[in-house]
Amino acid sequence: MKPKIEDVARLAGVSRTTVSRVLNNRGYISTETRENVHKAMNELNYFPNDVARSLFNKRTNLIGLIFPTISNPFFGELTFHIENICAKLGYKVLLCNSLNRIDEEEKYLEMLMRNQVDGIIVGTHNRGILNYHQQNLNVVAIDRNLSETIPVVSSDNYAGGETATELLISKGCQHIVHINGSGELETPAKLRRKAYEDVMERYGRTPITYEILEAFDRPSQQEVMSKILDEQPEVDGIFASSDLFAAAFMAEAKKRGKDIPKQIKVVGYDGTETGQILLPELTTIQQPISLIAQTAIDILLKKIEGEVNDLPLEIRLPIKLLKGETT
Amino acid sequence: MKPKIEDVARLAGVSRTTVSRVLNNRGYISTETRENVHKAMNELNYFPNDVARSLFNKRTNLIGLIFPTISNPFFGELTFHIENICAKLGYKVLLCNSLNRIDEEEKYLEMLMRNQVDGIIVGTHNRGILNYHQQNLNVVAIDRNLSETIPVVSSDNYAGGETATELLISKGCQHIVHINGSGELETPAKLRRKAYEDVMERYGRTPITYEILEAFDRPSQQEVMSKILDEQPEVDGIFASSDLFAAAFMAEAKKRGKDIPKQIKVVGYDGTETGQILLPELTTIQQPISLIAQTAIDILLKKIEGEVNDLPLEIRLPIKLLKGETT
DNA sequence: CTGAAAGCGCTTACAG
DNA sequence: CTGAAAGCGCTTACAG
Repeated sequence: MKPKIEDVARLAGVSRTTVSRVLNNRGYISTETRENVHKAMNELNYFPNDVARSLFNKRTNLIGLIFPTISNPFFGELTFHIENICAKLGYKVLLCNSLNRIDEEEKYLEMLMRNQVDGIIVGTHNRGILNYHQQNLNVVAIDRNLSETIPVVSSDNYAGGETATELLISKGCQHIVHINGSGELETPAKLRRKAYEDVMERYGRTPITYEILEAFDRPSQQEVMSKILDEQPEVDGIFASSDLFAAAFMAEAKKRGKDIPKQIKVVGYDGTETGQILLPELTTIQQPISLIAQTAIDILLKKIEGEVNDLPLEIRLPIKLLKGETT
Repeated sequence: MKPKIEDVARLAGVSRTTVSRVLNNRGYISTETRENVHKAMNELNYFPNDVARSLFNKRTNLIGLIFPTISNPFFGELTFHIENICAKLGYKVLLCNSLNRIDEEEKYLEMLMRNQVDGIIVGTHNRGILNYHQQNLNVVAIDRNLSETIPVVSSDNYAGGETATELLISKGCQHIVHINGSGELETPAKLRRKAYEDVMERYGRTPITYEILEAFDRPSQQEVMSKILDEQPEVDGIFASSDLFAAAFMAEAKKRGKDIPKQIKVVGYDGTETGQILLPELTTIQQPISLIAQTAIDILLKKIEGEVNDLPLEIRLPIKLLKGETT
């Protein structure tokens, strides 16, 4: 069996209390005892049991992550950065992919609570659920408005939408269509759409938005792209609210012999590392992914440490236009 | 404070034992008591503390994942599937991105042990480390030979390399170059290279392989691609051991005005969902990612359940050629 | 500088 | 069908 503190104590000829103290570097301990204890720990190849520690400390150093799917490069890279930063700070990451299904999110949330996570970072919607349990739960949202009291970290979606739309207009596009996710989700990403609409109206254009309801289902995605090309034969500009949408549209357009950027110009959103490698020619609005991760963790840790004062409720981080060959 | 079992017991007018029993559905309990207990739990919004449970049960239902980086779509999608399957089976996933740094892996491994994970799925190398602690650790590797006793699940890398190389030859390529990761890693992916070399020799060609040492550093990646084009001016076929490598090469080739596939044909490896969306024109060898995830978990769970008999030590899952426009 | 005792929230033999 | 007691592996006041 795994050695426990008692085994170490016996071998070192001291009490469990003493072993615990050298383990935690707490209280005074003679150098000799300390050395003996360390020797015993090495000999037994002892590792403390963090489950037992957590039970006593009421602290797990566990952060729960609930995202729609880590398969999506944006969430994949976000999760990567979050995990990396957490690891440096001594936190561990429990991963959940809800696929935006409400019932799954509820289950995951309960699971995380049972596991006594110190905090949760959420990238899915479902306003209701969290409120209920919110009691002593430390939560930070990324790009999702969960409730009035939960801080939200996101890229400056409005500026992103504005930049994208203005770029297309400045390039001479006359018939610009926007592709967005489901309008039912209460997300700041709605601001991308709002900005698009505002800019369009400012220029006297009629905004046209297509929604992709099943963002993670490729066939239904293609269907929408195909529909756009059918219904908007004059389309010469696309602002897609994700690079994956942009790519899906481009594939469909190419199938129909459309030349990008000559006939249709395309701007995406996200600007992930993976996107940059696989589709470097795409013009896109880049989100500061690692900064989003860092910011979310900063706020979450403050909440965990009980610094509840003047925590910002909404943080918008700057986006960056990456000019490619699709515009 | 969070309610505990004692609070429920008091409210329901029974003992903690009884509450625990209805919680775990163990032993006989009168319907009446059961209902009372449930009522009390609802009233208090009680959730059992899994940390305490784990301590007693010596079972955490936690699976540790150590991968180089979840940013890479292959590992991202693999992790997604693993997490999904685990969730259905009542397991939770603790995520670690080692970036292939040995010291990080060692730290992560210790962290996972301290947290009493029931098992670990590893997608990084570093043979030595695991052996040492291997004692009561349940480990399954994905695409990495960690030691003689740790089962390895991977795609049929040899068949993949063979298929890719033969395709390029059948398309008339005369000067085929292979791009692989670091040759220092003890991975079954070496078989992709071996297959390439075998096929080349079978056809009387000289195999030429370039290695990318820093797989996660874009500039150094581009450097190698540039070097290939400099040193192999006659190259007309590329077999890259990942889609990201393939894309990086294609970008560099396009910069130099090379036409793909007319002047150079390219075959990648992985065939991730993300890759299919962002770079659908790439011909590639698709790994059965969700099957790899399922298989790894099957084996891991058997190990966890103590079924040590006749566990396969090496499983090769079938690959699939996805024909695109780059060949 | 060190140890005995109590307790973190749960579960499970053992009695009744 | 139900409860009192012991224990999972650790930590921390409290004594000495």
